[in-house]
Amino acid sequence: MGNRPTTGICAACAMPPVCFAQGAGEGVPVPVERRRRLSRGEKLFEAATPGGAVYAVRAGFLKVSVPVAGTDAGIVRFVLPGDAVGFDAMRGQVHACESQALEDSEVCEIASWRLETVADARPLVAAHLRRCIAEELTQAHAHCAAVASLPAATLVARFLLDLARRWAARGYSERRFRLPMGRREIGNHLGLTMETVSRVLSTLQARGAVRLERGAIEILSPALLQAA
Amino acid sequence: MGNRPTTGICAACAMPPVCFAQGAGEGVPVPVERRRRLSRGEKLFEAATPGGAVYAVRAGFLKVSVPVAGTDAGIVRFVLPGDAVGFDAMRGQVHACESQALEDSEVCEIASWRLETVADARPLVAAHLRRCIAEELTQAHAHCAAVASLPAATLVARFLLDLARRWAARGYSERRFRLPMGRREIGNHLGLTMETVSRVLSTLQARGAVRLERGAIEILSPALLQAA
DNA sequence: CGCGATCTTGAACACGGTCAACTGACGTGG
DNA sequence: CCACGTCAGTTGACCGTGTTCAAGATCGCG
Repeated sequence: MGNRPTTGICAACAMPPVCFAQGAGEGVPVPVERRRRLSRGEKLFEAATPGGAVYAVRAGFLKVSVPVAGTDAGIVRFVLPGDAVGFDAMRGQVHACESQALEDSEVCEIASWRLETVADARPLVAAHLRRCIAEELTQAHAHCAAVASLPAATLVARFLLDLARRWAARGYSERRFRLPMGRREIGNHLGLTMETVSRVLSTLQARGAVRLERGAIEILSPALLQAA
Repeated sequence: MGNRPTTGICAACAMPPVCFAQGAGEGVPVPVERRRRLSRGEKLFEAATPGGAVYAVRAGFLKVSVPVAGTDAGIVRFVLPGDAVGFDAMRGQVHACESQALEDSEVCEIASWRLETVADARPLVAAHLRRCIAEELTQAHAHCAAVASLPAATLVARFLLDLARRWAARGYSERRFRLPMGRREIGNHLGLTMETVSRVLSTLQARGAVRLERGAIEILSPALLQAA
């Protein structure tokens, strides 16, 4: 991992400015501590455990959820290859949320104290981190506002369009992609129940907006989804 | 503003590590560009206008909202004296949300390019910024999860307890405090309507948990609120 | 092949939304 | 100083979206 890659897995990752910062290695530790493989269902990290790290996802699919007192965990976000998870640990070396693999995944782990060290020595890295966290903050705000105000059908439709956009940004098909999370998890993410999600999806299929497959979906008419 | 204050308004502010960073002023610009006074109802900044700044609130009360397509704006957060607003601009010198004063307010404005400059020169400032943004991200996640899963009564009760906690952290009474926002705005923040908020508050008052005043509230029994 | 988990679909219900009337506080102008 | 208009808040009645409960359907997997 000496030079900046122009192709390959790292090309689509959010962290190259960290891993390939100019002069990294001269007195500054190489940021990536190790790679980690996760099987489906395995936890990447849990809330309130000390330490904390930022993870760049190389492959797979994860969910991030916060434990809400009294209820089962609220899913805050789904994580695709190329995304980074765990920035909430940069608030005191402890994660406030937890993350679990929805399918077999592989991540690069960067312990947050290492990341801090690199950032302290490289203003460009620090600036990149700020951008990443601020970006995620903006997403979270938008998601809050949507969940609080839009009806179920709109939420599900926008959720699908958002996934499509994110896959497209990575060079994959925006028409047909996997849905590794269950209906219950989609519902949890959108403030709905499993049943409502299922019904909305069925309706969308009946209208010819999507085609449902096992653990996947094909978007037939983005326009119809947009209109929902 | 040369030395770090131990008392006064700046003592409760989130930004002293920025304003009073060691050696600030030696080739690095003084971060605070200017103070700004806002009258009730005035906008502090609007979404999508280029430039962007972070504001430390010295006095007053503001709301932060994101424009949701098709709907009126979704209120993401209320801002108390000592809080900072505008971190979302550190994602590309443009605000994704807007902020408006709910009562006459006064803020310190730090243009985001200046803040970047100071952060680049002072690792401690950069680290402090990361903490602030990550903290806000964590709050946003928790709020999302709550709004998506908890019933109306619980949301309102927790909202009041949260405000009480934040006032207490600033040395003010956690029993009795002002509510400068309208019922509609509370509802917007929690994904409810004005009427539902009003009903829940009335019920809480009938149960002896709170006492409603004009533009203020007194918490009589935190335990009853917690139980809601 | 049969068990279990996930998903779908239906029917009844409830929480919160919508619509509407009323109240009270405040500010303005006669 | 009071009459009036406005606006925020309260309260009631009704309604609709989404939840709950329950019964099948479908598929993966041992």
